[in-house]
Amino acid sequence: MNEERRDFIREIVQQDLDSGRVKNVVTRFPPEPNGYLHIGHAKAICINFGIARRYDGRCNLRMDDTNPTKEDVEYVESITADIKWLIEGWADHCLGLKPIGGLPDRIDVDGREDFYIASVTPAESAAQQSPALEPFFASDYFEALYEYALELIRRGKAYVCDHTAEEVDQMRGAPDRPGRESAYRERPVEENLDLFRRMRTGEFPDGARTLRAKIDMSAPNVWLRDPVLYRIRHTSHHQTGDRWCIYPMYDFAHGLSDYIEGITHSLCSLEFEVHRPLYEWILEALELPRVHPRQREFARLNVTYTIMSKRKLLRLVQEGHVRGWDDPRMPTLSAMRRRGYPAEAIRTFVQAVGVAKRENMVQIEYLEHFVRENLNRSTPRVMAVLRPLRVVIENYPEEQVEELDAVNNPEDASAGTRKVPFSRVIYIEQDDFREVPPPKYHRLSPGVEVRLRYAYLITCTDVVKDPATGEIVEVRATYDPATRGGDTPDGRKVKSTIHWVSAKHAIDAEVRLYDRLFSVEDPDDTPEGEDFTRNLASESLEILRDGKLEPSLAAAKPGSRYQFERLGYFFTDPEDSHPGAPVFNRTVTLKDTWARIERRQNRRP
RNA sequence: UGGGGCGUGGCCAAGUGGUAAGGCAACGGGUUUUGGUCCCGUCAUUCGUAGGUUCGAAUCCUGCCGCCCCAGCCA
Repeated sequence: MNEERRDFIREIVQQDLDSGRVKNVVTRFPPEPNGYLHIGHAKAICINFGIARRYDGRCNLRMDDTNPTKEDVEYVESITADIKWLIEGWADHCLGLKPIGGLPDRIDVDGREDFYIASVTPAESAAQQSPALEPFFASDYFEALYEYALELIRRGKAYVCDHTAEEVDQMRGAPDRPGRESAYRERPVEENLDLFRRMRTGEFPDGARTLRAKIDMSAPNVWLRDPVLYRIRHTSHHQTGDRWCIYPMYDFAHGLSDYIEGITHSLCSLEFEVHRPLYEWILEALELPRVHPRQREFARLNVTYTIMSKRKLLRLVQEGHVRGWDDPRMPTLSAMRRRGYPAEAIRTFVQAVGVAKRENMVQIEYLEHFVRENLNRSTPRVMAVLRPLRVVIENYPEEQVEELDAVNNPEDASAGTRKVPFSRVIYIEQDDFREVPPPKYHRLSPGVEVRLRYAYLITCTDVVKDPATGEIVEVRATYDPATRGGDTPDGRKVKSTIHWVSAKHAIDAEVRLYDRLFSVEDPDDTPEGEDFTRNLASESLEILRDGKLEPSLAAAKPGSRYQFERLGYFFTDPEDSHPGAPVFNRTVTLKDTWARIERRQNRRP
């Protein structure tokens, strides 16, 4: 990866190091396990791991699982796998995990009881043959959090409130109007302690009481108006089962989880900026003895033609608009992986986009640029005809077969060459033949000579049509035996070189052409009363079943990438490919100047 | 009309008082056995706007305008 850019967050981190406020850097990536990770998360991951990497620190992976009604283990598994994939070979040495089942230690800091849990990297664990690792979980801290809550009550900074949700809502006031204080605000400490303990033991039904911070009901920042810290939910949790019926709210759990893990910099997106005073209030109210984490915010990533809302992505899955969370049209990391996007290209893209605080909408073309750039230098070339048109070379001997040399990767000499069989009947792309060529069309048409890549120059002599439909079913041509390999001894030029596959040697494969899922730049921009699904593109997936591929592709391994020359980059689908029957997903097309010319011609004829 | 943020080319984005980096896109040209790659060139007299300070302002000050976030017992 090229030189790292400096941004306002790195500047803050550097200052903290310079001033000695912190001795090392520990960041964290804290997804809620209620959906799959998407390209927007990739930005947060690259920032948090990138900073850990830059300053030789750690980035803890933590499931922010404080709301059992929305979360599921399916998601903790996918999230863990996606992160590992994204950072592999780049920041794996910074990945902070913990031994399975690990809980915070009770430690003593200057005579005060405190909680702390250390991180372990996969490499460290392997070196010590330690038990297997897993991510951190906010739910691992429920006991510690409970004790911190007790301490807050003892300090007179939290109280049990009996108002209903509706009442609390009404009493909160409005942004421009102060709220009213809870009738239970002045409850004695002992009573608060007693009630809170009984909340834990399950004495009260859902919603009956909450634990609230005692701050300021007339604060201009509404998050400081005695926010709820704990709510009652008699619901079993995917990690803690039925052990708890009270669950901490985000604001209470997050800062303290950061603190327990020794996080130095808690980097999140802009919408949490207004929560920052509360984040700091909690740490300060408890007068926690170790270094306090510092929250800083950056603008989240938006990309044209895609949506990032986990709720909406879930709908696409549930309503069957896509085949699942990893459908290659989805903006999820698992979908991009299955589509063939290299993790490194995603990282390069995120880095190029930068880190700032202004709202942004990055064009999808920018992402595609980095995917192409990465694939261009790393991917072997191969010939595949997706929409075959039969060509008979009339003067080529009936039974003859030649093995011709083809370059595997012009960008990488060490990739070597391979043999490609050639014979009298071949397939070319339907797009590469026009009976009546439009202006500037350089490919095959009657009387025109083109080069068959690595083979011979051929000239079209005739067109065979289906008498019933008029459809072109075959092209007749002659070849110049002196041009073997595609060279022209007499130095004559042809305008075009096209790809081909020998008919009798070709293998069949299913090829899936993916396009944008949405037809408009901003899918959320909808008329009154309609939602984003109206902007779903009508043909975002085209499945081709009669593709003819060069025989070397019979050995394509699931998960391998190719450039189908002149068409695009393709990924051998790891799920649906079988030995001898590969399935290819189009990752991204090659840039297509001809398509652009054609579009222009059609626009202003 | 409360609080918190943000406004630099079509899209990202540097710039931190000394006279507007870079990438993508677009456009023009060259090389080319991929209409790919690569290479060259064009693309902001101007930084939301109006004033002010200064020899000098995208950078400092003031007013105005615009956009985003916040009133979940979601995160």
